[in-house]
Amino acid sequence: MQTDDLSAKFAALADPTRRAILSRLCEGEASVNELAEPFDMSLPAVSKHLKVLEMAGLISRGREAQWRPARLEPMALKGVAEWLEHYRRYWDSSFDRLDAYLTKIQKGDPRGPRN
Amino acid sequence: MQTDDLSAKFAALADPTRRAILSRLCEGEASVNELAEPFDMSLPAVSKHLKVLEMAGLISRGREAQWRPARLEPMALKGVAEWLEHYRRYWDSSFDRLDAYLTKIQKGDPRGPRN
DNA sequence: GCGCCTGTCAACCGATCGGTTAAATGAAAC
DNA sequence: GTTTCATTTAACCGATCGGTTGACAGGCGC
Repeated sequence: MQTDDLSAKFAALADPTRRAILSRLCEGEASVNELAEPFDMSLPAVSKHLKVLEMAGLISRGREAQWRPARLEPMALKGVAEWLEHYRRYWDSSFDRLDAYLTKIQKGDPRGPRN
Repeated sequence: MQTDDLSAKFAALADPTRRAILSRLCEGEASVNELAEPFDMSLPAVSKHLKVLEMAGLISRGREAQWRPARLEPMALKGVAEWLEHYRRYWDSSFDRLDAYLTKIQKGDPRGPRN
């Protein structure tokens, strides 16, 4: 199992079904049955996807009678965005400036992002 | 194999070794041996990681005599950032506002992000 | 040419992944 | 208490993943 928080989040996002579930949860809480409805997939499969998302902290789950509604936990995504932000300057600068930077860099001033 | 572009990128990023390689490449091009040096891992393993990153479009590779230097391809990360950006408003708003939004949403105006 | 250095390919390995079906759990409804 | 609905667990499956070792290929120095 991967204990690394960032890895768990990226891995959770690396599946289109799970991303679709997140997208659906933007409209509000939803039960497992509701979440499963658009997919050609058994309920246990969806349940597993929800567990992956929950383990990654991307969603949380409630308890309402026999329902276990899932809800978006957006702060987890913020962590991912912050990691990405380190690289923004590499694509924000024009291609030419990037090339200049990459070739110039040979002597000192690396200051790359932390992994 | 997963053909989905976004999935390939997230999957590539879901490994700490590969993220460390990307981080290293921020300091400029590097050969496979240079990239492998910090890791307790065989060269073919690193070569495989590079192939995953290349297939995801996150790096590109040159050809200089017997070296195959790898270089960061930051525009690929921009695509990931744009996907994430859809969710920014969910973590940018305060917790209370989010809760209000999620409960209010029951009637209309979903406008969630596209998967 | 020969050897050396760099890198990849091929085959294998155990672990994890994404899915299945069948059975078990929990709470509500009757 | 039995049924019914919502969900999870367990066991299994084939495919992929992340790593290994060993053989192979390309380009340079001598």
